[in-house]
Formats: sequence, structure tokens, C-alpha cells
Amino acid sequence: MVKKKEIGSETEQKVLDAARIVFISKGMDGARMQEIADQAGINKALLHYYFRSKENLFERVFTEAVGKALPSIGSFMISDKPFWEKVKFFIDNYLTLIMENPFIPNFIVQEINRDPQNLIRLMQQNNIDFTKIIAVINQDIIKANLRPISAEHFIMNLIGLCVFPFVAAPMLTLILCNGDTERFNSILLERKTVVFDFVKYSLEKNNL
Amino acid sequence: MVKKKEIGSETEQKVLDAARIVFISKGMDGARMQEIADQAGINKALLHYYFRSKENLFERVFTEAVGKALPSIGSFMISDKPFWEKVKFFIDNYLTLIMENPFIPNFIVQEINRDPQNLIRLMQQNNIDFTKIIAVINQDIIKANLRPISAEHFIMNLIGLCVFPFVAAPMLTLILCNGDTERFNSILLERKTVVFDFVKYSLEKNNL
DNA sequence: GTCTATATTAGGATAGAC
DNA sequence: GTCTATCCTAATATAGAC
Repeated sequence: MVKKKEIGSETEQKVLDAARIVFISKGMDGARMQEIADQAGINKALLHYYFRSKENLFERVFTEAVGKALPSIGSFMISDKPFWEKVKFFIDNYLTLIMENPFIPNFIVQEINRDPQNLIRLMQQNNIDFTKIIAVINQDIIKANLRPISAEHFIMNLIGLCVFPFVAAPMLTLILCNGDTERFNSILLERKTVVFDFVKYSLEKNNL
Repeated sequence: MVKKKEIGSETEQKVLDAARIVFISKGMDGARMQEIADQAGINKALLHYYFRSKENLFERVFTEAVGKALPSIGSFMISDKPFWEKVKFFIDNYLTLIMENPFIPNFIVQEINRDPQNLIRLMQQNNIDFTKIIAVINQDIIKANLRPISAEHFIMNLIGLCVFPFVAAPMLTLILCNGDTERFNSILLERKTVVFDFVKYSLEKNNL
């Protein structure tokens, strides 16, 4: 079979897969081009053939990672479905996403620390309007007659409860499970239920 | 005045101060010895005179940072004071600590990701026994007749609610406050109250 | 497109004068 | 103790053969 020349060649894809693995686990500063090449089963020169520089390659991986995380935040809460239905949907989808890509949250947090400009660009590209989201949540909280809390704190709490256990996984595995990764993972599986209940019971006025 | 030779010389202190600033904001991988030297107002060679290597200097800074954070977790919850008093004490002290050193949480999380062994050593040195802490919390939850939740999830939630807003500060400032740092900081000031209420209302069965 | 070999630069570390 | 100058290695990047 003749090899077709396409924009996304097979090797290019191998490089991207390898780069994702290395960048996401080591970060921009800790990653090495050699390690990416090894991971892809090619040599360094070829990396530069496909992507001119490390900076370039990194940007591709970062954009892809944020692209996965942002939209699920974006569509969140804009609809007029019942509040708790929306919250449940968010928690379920977000935790599913994270469990399939457990290193992405830390990667994103870390790299935004390194260079916040990156996120601004991506938010504009993905057309996310957080001002709108905050307004809707504030209305929802009033309409649902919940215990008062500002949308900003609510969002922080919600994202934190979902994301933090993964961002701090190595630390939490040590302090909560004596380093037993198996056990820690099984605890993480319970987070969908735990987080939803925790938030719901906190904000509903009648929880007997 | 004759300069006394002391263990902790003035220059050594300047180096440590500089190293703290650079390591905590850039991490081990991102930090440069040159930048630390500049920050301290000396030259690179002198860094190596005081601390033989970058690894060495880093370890000093990391140990100091964890030393601040660990004990407040350690003493947490071992006493037989009322549960909510202990929780309040923990939240107040921990958030005060973080607000005085806002970059430490991210630094610690990040570096434990890089090398988990470091934390194990420090936990042993500080003589922290999390198994004991978890057992006490589980008892407390039953004694206080709270809504059932395992100590592991409770600790994750509590630390996450305290720490996450600081770990992800650059991101949250952008998405919640359009990059307005002033406003974001004023929101962070409200966290002591918000976190305590959020947890308390979530776990108490009567909250009308 | 893919490789080997090499250039280039950056960054940690050391030698040695003062 | 502090500096300048220099070494050495590791890491990004490029040249050029195939």
C-alpha cells in the first residue's frame, strides 16, 4: 500500500503523543527533547523537522490540553436546566475527563503559573465568557433558594473539590494512604458522589 | 566593628532569602543559579561556596517550606477539643499561613510531584502520624453525629478548599475576575469564613 | 522523511587570585 | 569570603548525507 502524504502524518502523530506524555508529566521546564524522541521511537532531529522548536511543540500540547478542559467549563451553567442537574452534569463530566487524563489539571495549573498569557489567548479562541457564567450562577442560587454564597466562591469550591485531589495526588497518596496507590485510586473513584453530596448538602437549606 | 564569624552568616542568609524567592516562584527545574545570585546581589561562585550544589540549596528551601506547613497539619485533630473548634482552628491557622506565603502550596505540590521521596523523609523527621489523625477524625465524625463521610474525603475536601484557590490563583484570577488581581485578593480574604461555613453546613444534619 | 554528526548555547560547577 | 575567569556537561538546534 502506498503511503499517502497527509497533513497529519503518522510520525507527526507519534511525536505529538510522545510530547503529550512527557510535557504533561514533567512540565515545560522539566521536559527534554531527547526523552520525547525516545518515547516516540525516533531521534531528536526529526522533532525539529516537524515542529521547529521545543516552544512550538509545547504550545501544541498545551493548547490541546486546555481545549479539552475549557469547553466543559464553558457550556456549564448557561442552559436553563435545574441548578442541581447542571451541577451534577458538570461534576460527572469533569471528573470523567480528569480520570481519563489525570495529569492534565496539574499540567494546566502549572503552565498557567509559568505564563498566564497563554490562557487569555485560549479563552478568547474558545469564546468563553465567564462574566455571563457568573451572572447565571448568581441568579440560580437565588432562584433555587439556596444558602447565600457568591458565584465566585461557589465555582472555586466546586472546581477545587474536583481538581485538587488529582493536582495533589502524589502528596495525598502518601499522607492519606501511606503511599498505597491502589487504595488512593479507589478513593478517587468515589469522588463523583462525594463531591456532589458535599456541595448539595452544604447549600440546601433543608437537608434532613 | 569586627565581623563575627557565625554559623549563619549575613551572606548565607541573603542567599537563602534569594533562593526561597526564586525556587518558590520558578520551581527546581525553572530556577537558575544566576537568577538567585542576582537576587542576592552576589555572584554564582559564592552560591557554591555556601551550598555546594543547586540540589543542596533547593533542599534547604524545600525543607523550610514543608516545615512551615506540616506541623500545623500534624497537631491538627489530635486533641480532644470539640470537632468544630478544631476545624475552625485548622482553617484559620492554615489560611493565615498561606496568605503570608501564597506561593508555598503550589511549590510544595509541584515538588512533591517531581520527587515524592522528599516528603516521606520530612514526614518521618517531623514525626507526623496520619494514620492516627485519620482514626481520630473518623471517631469525631461519629461522635458529633455528622452526615457520614470518610476521614480521607473529609481531609481532601478541607485541604482542597483551603489550598486550591492559591495553587490555581493565576488561572482563577483570569476566569473569575478578568485578571483583576486586587479583586481576586479581596475574595481570598473571605475564604476563612466561606470555607468554614461550607464545610459545617455540609456535614451538620440540622442547618436551618 | 529519517538518520548521524555537529554546531551552539545555556547553565551548573570549579580554580585560583585577591 | 568574595570575585573573575574558565571548565564541563547537557540540551536545543541545525547541516548534510541518504
